[in-house]
Amino acid sequence: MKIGELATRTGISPQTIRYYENIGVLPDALRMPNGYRSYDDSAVRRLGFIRDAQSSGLTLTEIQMVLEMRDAGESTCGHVVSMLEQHLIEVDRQLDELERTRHRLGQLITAARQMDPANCTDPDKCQTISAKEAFHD
Amino acid sequence: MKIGELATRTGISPQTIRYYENIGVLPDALRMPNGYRSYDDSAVRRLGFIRDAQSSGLTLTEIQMVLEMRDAGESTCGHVVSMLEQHLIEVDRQLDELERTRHRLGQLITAARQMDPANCTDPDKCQTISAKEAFHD
DNA sequence: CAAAACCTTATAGTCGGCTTCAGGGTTTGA
DNA sequence: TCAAACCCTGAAGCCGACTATAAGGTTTTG
Ligand SMILES: [Zn+2]
Ligand SMILES: [Zn+2]
Ligand SMILES: [Zn+2]
Ligand SMILES: [Zn+2]
Repeated sequence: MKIGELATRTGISPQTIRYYENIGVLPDALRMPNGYRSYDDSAVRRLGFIRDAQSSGLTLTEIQMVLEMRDAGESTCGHVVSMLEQHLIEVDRQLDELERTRHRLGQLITAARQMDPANCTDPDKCQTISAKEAFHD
Repeated sequence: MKIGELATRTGISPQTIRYYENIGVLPDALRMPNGYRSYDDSAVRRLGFIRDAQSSGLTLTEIQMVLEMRDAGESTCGHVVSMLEQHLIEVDRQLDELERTRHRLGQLITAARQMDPANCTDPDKCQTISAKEAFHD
């Protein structure tokens, strides 16, 4: 199949597919006599894996490492599992950070709501903005 | 004070302070006769606010909107509160997405651990990698 | 009095994951 | 038959928040 069909079957644009080939996440495609890229079903599966792996937060670089190991015929199980575990730690750290952020934001909003807008006539001292203490637990 | 002292007092590098001035988050600094930027304590407070607002996940663009309203002498309370609320919605969406990501990743790891590496001798079919079903609840 | 340490500007590079553009060639269908 | 729709390449642009580099001028310190 040509790149356009692969694109419609996977929901990934032709440009993106060529980009994946450029950075090595997809192997160099076979070519038809006219130079057009030619794909079979394995490309569909590989793109599906890439999308799934991305939805677990893996970067293209991480995905590429896995796929390169596989392409090299190595037993990837151990490496893959430890990479996934490493990535889980990253994701947990992001979650932690985002939850702290959410907490601070909630406090700021609460503090802002409790203020009396009537008291906020001095443009140099908007209470909402100056509610610095809301940032510091 | 000169930019270097402002930098040490706020923990924000001189380059970053100039960058903030460039994009308009800091007002154009006063200049000394030799062309050096000259700051007073209000710059320290403003940078402190920027850092605090960033730690609640506000972008510099959002922060700039607030500061511009304030600089224009508008009563910012209402706008600020609604912007903060809007931003809280964004953060909640990010949290949701990240939690789903974490869930998928956990499932993938569980599935990968349960596999018998002895069964993974065919390099074209690494079980860990092919555990696509782990991605789909 | 010279070197280190500071200050200035403008421009370019970084990260990741694309998207868009410019300027072609090929295939398909009315 | 000829225009639309597809394909190709390489390079550049985009987002955000910086960071770095180049090529100067000024001030402080020993
Ligand atoms: Zn990772
Ligand atoms: Zn106010
Ligand atoms: Zn926001
Ligand atoms: Zn395996």
